[in-house]
Amino acid sequence: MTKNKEVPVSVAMMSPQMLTPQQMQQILSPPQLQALLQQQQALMLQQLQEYYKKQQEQLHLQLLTQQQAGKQQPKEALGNKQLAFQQQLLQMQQLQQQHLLNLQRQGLVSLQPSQASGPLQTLPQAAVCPTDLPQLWKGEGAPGQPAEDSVKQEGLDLTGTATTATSFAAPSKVSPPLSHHTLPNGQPTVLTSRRDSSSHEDTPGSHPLYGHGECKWPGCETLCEDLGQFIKHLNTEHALDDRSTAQCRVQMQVVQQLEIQLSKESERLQAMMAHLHMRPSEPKPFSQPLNAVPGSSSFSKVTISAADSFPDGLVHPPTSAAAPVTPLRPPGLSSASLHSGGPARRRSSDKFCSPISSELAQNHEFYKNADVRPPFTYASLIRQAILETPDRQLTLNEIYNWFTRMFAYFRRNTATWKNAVRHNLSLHKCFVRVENVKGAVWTVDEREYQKRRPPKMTGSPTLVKNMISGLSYGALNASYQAALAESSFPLLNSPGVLNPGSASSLLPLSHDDTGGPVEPLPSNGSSSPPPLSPPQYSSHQVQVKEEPTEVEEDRQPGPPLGPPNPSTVGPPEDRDLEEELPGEELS
DNA sequence: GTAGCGGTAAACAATG
DNA sequence: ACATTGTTTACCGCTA
Repeated sequence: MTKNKEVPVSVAMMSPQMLTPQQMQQILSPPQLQALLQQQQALMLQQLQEYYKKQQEQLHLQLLTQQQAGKQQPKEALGNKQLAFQQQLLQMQQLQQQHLLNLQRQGLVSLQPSQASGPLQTLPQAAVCPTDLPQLWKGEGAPGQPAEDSVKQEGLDLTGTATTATSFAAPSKVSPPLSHHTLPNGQPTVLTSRRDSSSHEDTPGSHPLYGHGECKWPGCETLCEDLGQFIKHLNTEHALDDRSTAQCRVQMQVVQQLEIQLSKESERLQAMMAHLHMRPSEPKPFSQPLNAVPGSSSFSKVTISAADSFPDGLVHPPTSAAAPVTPLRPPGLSSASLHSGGPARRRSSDKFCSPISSELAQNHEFYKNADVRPPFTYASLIRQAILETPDRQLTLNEIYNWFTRMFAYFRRNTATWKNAVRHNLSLHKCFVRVENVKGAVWTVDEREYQKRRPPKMTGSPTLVKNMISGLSYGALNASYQAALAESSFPLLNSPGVLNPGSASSLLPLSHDDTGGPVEPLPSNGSSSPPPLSPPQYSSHQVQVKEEPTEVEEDRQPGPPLGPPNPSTVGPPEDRDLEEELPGEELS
């Protein structure tokens, strides 16, 4: 509001990722922020789709070429190659559709499967500059063989999809005014009108986040009878607050991860083609969009350092300048696991759940498979791990296992993060070591945890830095999440919320739970800084931890949920299948 | 400039 | 002897 409209625009043109969330929020007013996010997405989408298109064109051309060349070859070999390529193509298409779905889910793209024909011509050439193949793609399309035929159909389908999806991202000049859709919170769309204008509001009676009578906001399935009610719901439940912003950013990250995955697959494709002595086409096309996505070239250095994360011996064509190639190499990163946002749809009842748990729930699959550093501090992760268990206690090893189970990122550099885990366990008073029959387990003292966490919007700079330096830019957005998640932690830390019925996490001392647990429920955690800044903070020696027994007694009696399986100490790896919504089981 | 925070590295001790 | 667990210290980078 305070800024004139130019500022945010220019900011948007820069790389927003370089700004801290605080900065972004300071610079941008809420609607601007939203618009900016949408804009980013639009850009990403645009470029990605160009890339998709080009890849397909190339692929198709190569198929054709190969077919011609293949006349002299044994048919079987040719068939195999074709098969492989078709698979690759399919994979790409799946990726793209995933991507589009994600965007659609976020409401940035209104993608009606039926309206598969749209103007695509206006695509900015800057992002594309194919100049070579498109015509072949169309012209050569004389289906000679069934295999090719199918490929072509797929290709056409895809193009159609891309078309529709792209149509909204028409170049800047257009400035379609169809944003009679003022932002959910009722504020005017400053940026929206000038460019992205996400056409998702074309149809008056619909909203991209509204469908089948329910809210399509990730993780929210609130039923709304009509659009009006939905709009109300949107304004109240999904206004621009930390939580929504964080979710939005998670979504961004998902998208980015998809892109990274795409680039990886493309690279593989290149390698395949290279191996088959087909034209070793330069990998430029995908380096560009990916680089452009973050919005700045300044990421090149970041991505370089990410190189350490692909020892997978894959063909790394010149890494295409700075293509943030594949920091993710989780073995089983199937396309299915990519639409991470989906699995954890829950009712909005537990909206006050911890950001971390909801984040984890919603992006469980994502973090599980993508080699992205989770945007949470070690302490919060440890706490989450512990709180997820029925009896709120874990051995060190189980904590380790939780980390590796939940986050692909923690499947490497084990020495480092394990050390950090131990360090955190020892350092923070909120983690209490309890001597158990079976050995030592770690529990969480919620009150301590509350104490050590002033409701500041600080994020964790170092975390951000490390994510940036240690990973690809895919982790960048995580930093935003980190900040946001951290900032709103006070919300979630309420054991009462997480586990209403039980003494939950080691809270024998009931006195004085005033400020902490129950209170911070006011829908927006950032606004009300609870009075928790006792200087006792500094008096941190570990003596508490040496008093395990009584504490344990207090807590022991109540495995409140009647843990069906005393799995806590059992084979740690076993639990992962049963619970897919970690933090939520208590809701 | 400083304090506080989080991450990382490392040394060390205790334990199994 | 070794690995694991746990504690502690030091340092760095960042933000408020």
